[in-house]
Amino acid sequence: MPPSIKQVALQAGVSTATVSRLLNKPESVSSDTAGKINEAIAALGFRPNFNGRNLRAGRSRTVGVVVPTLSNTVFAQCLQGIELAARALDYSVMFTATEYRQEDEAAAVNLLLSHRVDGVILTVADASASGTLDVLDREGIPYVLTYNQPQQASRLSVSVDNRAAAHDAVAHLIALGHTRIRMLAGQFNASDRAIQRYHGYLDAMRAAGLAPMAVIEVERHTLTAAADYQQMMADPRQRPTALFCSNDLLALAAMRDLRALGLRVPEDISVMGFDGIPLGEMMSPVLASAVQPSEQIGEVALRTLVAAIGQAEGSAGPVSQTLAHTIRHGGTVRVFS
Amino acid sequence: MPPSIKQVALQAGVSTATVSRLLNKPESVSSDTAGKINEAIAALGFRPNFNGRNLRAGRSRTVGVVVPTLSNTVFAQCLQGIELAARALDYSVMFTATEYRQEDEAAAVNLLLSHRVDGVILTVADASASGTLDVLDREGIPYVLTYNQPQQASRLSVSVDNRAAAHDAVAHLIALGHTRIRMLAGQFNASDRAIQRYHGYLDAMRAAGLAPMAVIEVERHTLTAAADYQQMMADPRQRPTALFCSNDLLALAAMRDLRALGLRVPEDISVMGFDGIPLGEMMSPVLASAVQPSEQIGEVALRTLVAAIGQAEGSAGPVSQTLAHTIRHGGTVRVFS
DNA sequence: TTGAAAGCGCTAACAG
DNA sequence: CTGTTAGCGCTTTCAA
Repeated sequence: MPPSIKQVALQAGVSTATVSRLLNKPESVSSDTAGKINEAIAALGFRPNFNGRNLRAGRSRTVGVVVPTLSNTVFAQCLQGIELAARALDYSVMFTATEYRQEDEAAAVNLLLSHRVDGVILTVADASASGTLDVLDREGIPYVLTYNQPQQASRLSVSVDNRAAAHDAVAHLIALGHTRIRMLAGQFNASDRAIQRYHGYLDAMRAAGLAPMAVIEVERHTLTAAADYQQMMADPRQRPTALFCSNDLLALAAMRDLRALGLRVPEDISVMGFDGIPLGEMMSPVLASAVQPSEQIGEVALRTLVAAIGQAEGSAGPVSQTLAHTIRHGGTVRVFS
Repeated sequence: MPPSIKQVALQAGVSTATVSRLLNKPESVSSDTAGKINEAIAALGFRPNFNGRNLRAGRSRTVGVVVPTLSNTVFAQCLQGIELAARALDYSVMFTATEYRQEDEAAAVNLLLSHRVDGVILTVADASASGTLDVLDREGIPYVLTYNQPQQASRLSVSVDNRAAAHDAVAHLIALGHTRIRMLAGQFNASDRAIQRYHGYLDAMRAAGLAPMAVIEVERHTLTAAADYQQMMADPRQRPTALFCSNDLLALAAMRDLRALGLRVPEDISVMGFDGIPLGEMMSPVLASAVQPSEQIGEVALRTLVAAIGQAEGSAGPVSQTLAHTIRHGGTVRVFS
């Protein structure tokens, strides 16, 4: 067992209360007792036990983070942003992944709540129908959604405008002369974002007077729909000129599969993604994408959460924060002049 | 404040000790008292407070993780593996990044120790000269290094054999007919792995009777050495046929810069990386690389750590675990027949 | 400026 | 099978 405040007090010849004061309000301790205590602390290698402190204080200066997976760079970057901002504000981060399983969302949050985190940052499958969020609401634990754009105006969230960003991406394809644009999406029931992006796709197609095509939903664990691609490309008149994918990983997987079928990107078919993962910009050709600022999303989410923790029940500041997206042009999209 | 074991006891008409027993050894409680207690728990929405439990028990079932950054997929995957394995063993994960700053390593570990984590998994700049590890040793906190291969035989670690893997990568280039192979590395003082991989490069060159070329050390934050590339390629007789990069991110950045200079990969110059990030396999051409099993490294590290926690001071099992690497062949490397 | 004392939530003896 | 009690490390009144 590491030394406690008690041993420090003993060693320094003061009471535990005084040691505690030095730790928390140094100016309230005379400089010579401070000296003695600091000596004792150094000699013993004392380090305050946050468990004791938290128990007493009823707060932990720790936030919980729940993301679907770290295999998708987007969430890794977001977590990176969270951790960075947390450290700057002297908060610690407890981290969990759900692998897109909704039951794991609940379990993760329960665990975090048992640790008595002061708040939670999470990305859920469906923000509008999430028992997990209801639990958080009921318990009055502050939380901030990332990537999700909840219907309920009461829920704090940080994201891009998924629908608008998808619209802009598809509009970009249309502006470049594409008319037969098909969307490839992750499973709708695992991602409300995918649905919103699909609406953005529909918006853009309709606004241009183009006929939307049937969406292809890709299984999460395989990340492939090779059979669909084959069928899709078989009939020249059915063949889309461009594929708009609901995320970059999907876009990359699709490109790989299409190439395996002997097709060239963008000569035979164009591909556009969503997320704007950094690696997309290092590839050749560059992956066109609707870029969201993931690290910043994490950073803003953390700051919003800490603000919410500070105010307890009181509300202040914007509830649903929409960060700007950009459209990354890239060689994966062919230009019809 | 959420309900405590006390309110549950009151509501159920039993003592707090009995509630605690139900929580920890359910079979030691009669089934009808169990019923009453469970009712009370459900009614109150009780959730045990781990701070109280940890304080009492002197352990937290929480491990700390310190990685350089999540911007490199390798560490994100590793963390993913850690979290997954931790969850399976009912451990929680507290996470920190250092951005490759050594002073942040120490700060991160101090914070984790204040939280009284039961052990730490970390990747440090230099495992052989790390004050941070000395602290851990002194305090007797179990820890496991990932990616680092420490000199000290006493330190638990999980990694590939960096030197051998680099050797194999370079030997692969040589087997394909390359003779003028140059190495590109991250800064040696920020990564002992980079040094080990450099030795592997030297091993392979010497074994083949080839003259090693001067290494190019790339700045971490820019990830580029465009000026060096220009100079390097200027003189046809100085020009390497292949670049071996100490990690995949570097390889990708180099390819981007080389292309910007009007050079083609692999026609004008071949590129091979290290890490085997998943995206390398989705690109076209596929990025050749020495592949390390990052997620597995995390998983094994966590299990090793938990075993070490279990045994306290006693030792058992292998100390330095070397996982198998593989060589991924890829189109970024030209074949001289 | 300092100390004594109480209590945050929980568990582990020890009795019964 | 269950209750009583003490104490983990810390902070915070309240007095001095």
